[in-house]
Amino acid sequence: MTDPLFDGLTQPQRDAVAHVDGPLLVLAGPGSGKTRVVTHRIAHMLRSGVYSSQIVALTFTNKAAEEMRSRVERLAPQSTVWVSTFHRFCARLLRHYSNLVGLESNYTIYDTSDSLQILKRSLQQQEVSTSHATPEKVARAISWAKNNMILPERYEANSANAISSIVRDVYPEYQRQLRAANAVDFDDMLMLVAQMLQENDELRAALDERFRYILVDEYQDTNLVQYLLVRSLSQQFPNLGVTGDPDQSIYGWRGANLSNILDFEKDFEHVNVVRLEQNFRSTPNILTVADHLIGHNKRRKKKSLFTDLPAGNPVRLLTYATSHEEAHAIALRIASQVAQGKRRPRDFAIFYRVNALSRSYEEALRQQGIPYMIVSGVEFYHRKEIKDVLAYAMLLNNPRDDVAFTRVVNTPTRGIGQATVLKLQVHALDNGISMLDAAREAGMIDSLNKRGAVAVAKFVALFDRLSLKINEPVEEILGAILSETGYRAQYEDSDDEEDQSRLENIDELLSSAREFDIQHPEDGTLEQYLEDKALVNETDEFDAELDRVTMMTLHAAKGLEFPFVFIVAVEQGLLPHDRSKDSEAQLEEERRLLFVGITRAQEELELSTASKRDFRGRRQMTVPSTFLFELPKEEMDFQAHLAPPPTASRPQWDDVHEIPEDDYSQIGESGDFSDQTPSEEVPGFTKMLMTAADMVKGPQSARPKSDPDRFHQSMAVLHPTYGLGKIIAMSGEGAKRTATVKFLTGGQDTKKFVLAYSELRPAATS
DNA sequence: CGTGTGCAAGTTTTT
DNA sequence: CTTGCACACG
Repeated sequence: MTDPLFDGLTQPQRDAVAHVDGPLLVLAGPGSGKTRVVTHRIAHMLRSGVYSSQIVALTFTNKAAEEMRSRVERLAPQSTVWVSTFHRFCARLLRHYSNLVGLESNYTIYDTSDSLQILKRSLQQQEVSTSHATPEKVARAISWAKNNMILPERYEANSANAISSIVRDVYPEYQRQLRAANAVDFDDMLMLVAQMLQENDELRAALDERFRYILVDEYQDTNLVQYLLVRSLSQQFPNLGVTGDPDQSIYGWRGANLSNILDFEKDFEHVNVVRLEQNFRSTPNILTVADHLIGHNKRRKKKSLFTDLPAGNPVRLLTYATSHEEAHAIALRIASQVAQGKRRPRDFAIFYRVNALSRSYEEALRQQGIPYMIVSGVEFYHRKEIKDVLAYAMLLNNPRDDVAFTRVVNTPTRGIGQATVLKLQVHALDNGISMLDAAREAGMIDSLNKRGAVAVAKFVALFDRLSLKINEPVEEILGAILSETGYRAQYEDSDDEEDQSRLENIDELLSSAREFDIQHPEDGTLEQYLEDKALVNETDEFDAELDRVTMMTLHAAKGLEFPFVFIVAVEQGLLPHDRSKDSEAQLEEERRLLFVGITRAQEELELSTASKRDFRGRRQMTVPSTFLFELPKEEMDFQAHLAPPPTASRPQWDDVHEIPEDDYSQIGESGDFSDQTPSEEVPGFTKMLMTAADMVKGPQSARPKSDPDRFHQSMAVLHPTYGLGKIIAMSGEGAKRTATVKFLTGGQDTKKFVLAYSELRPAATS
């Protein structure tokens, strides 16, 4: 008989898919078809009579959630299984039960930089000496505490740790200020829900019953709070199915606790343990190398990886004289393969330990005219202009949000300086009110001079005017913000290149808002939009469809696969990283990081080092990573490229041999790319940080200037009756697309037009 | 109050 | 080499 849920699966895979009730631990090696197993299992559970409303699948990333959701949908089209990230799951519970933890349901989610502002303020307030502790370090310590479910009042200082006494003093104040602003940080979302479940057993039991079947992906990356969360929801109904791989745990530094997965069998009774050890991704050559490396870790569950795939080329280890040559050779190698039609740019990936290394590879690729993309980098929603605009929206949604207030009150500059802001802050604190409310009383604050009070009053008036829009579509709200505050104007008047790119980013933000409005015709509230933005990261939008070489950190590479992988700068200090040398545990994590990188490769893998590396503006001698000595050299291809390392004292490999240049010599004559001049006109040549909008649209249309309709935000328009005006906001889609226009003659009044029917037309401006 | 310059520091970063 | 932030000036 054939059964689409089980056909073509291996026996262990079937065992996992067939599991319905009780705890399940799937130890899934890299490339072992884990997602397939999980999705098939969900489909099988549904088929066995489990209601989809009783299932919730939790992931770490939006990307993983998206992937799982779409695959479940394909297998079980009618189902409404809730697939969500941990944070989104908690966000939703928090909205519902906000009053239980001292929040209002319109609470704000602060990202790391927002929370850092609060923390800095708290540090000042408590007058803590921060001589040896940067706010970032304190923030990490607080985050650690929250991840370990240590509430502010329960935190105890450790005398051996200087930071911990600072934390003890400032953590409660930090938390108090967050609550005062009706805001949470990322860690709060999880911690507050866990706390809620802990303190309210009735609620816990109800939710346990509601979510009878819980699935957790990447269980090796869970921290204590996440552990408590899923555990407390698996008491009466211990149908907890987790998948993960201890060898791919690379987020220990963020509080991930390897014990969660290693001790799963102790935590639950009658655990069904399934090992997925067969790899469907990589050649045996690559797999052997990965296996040897990870075998040096002590804290793990032994797995024996194997594959039926045919043998491929040996894994190569190349030593270059300089980092420059390394980059150049990699670029040539890619160019050659592409030129010969063997591979396409998208088949290649370059992984490095730190983002700062990306530059030289980038330059080399550009030189060869190879299209590439850097995943990560400066995140779209963290860019100043985006944060500024969203801060206005956040303040509209939650007027108690002091961080947003502080950010926008003088952006663009309107004569409200630091001193004035500080006075508002003090007044707010003294009276237990928000800064916005303090601003409303500006006239009554004695310390404020007249000029400051007037400026603040004008800002409040501006804010109140914007508030009237709060129930409009999001695009319109943002549009109004951009024009009413003069935010767009400040960049429009500039011919600075950077300002122009800011404008482009703002336009992308508008189109994302427009997309949101279209997708949420009913529930498209500003609150929902802001939650979306807070919980989305643009690397989630990584798009393998684009035909470009991918460059990313090893961390970002998890979960992906590429036919041809380069792992560069495998050198002491970088991999393992300098800061990871304190403990064995950290060293093992670094090793896992390399393991993750290696196991991304499907067919070809090249590890490389350079004897001299240009980094941070200086050239330094390097030492090859100790990890390289843990690889099975008899199965690999060791090649010292060009000059041998100049120092005799450094570690040597027995069988290093020089290779001739001819491997690369034919490149450049006939290459598709070599005769093209890198230029702006050819898409993909320029440095490219992917943004969400780019990813969706593809590189050619990254600039929204080819908007199908002739109208856009802030455009000058002419109307036969009202005369000359300016579009201050737009919303709607297709035939219903409308523009809000402010006319020269109309004062503050605006008029709305449905573009398809109106007599509005673009005014020629020069 | 706003802006410019000098200086120190610089993993990784699912949300 | 970058980038963020502190401080000094106009």
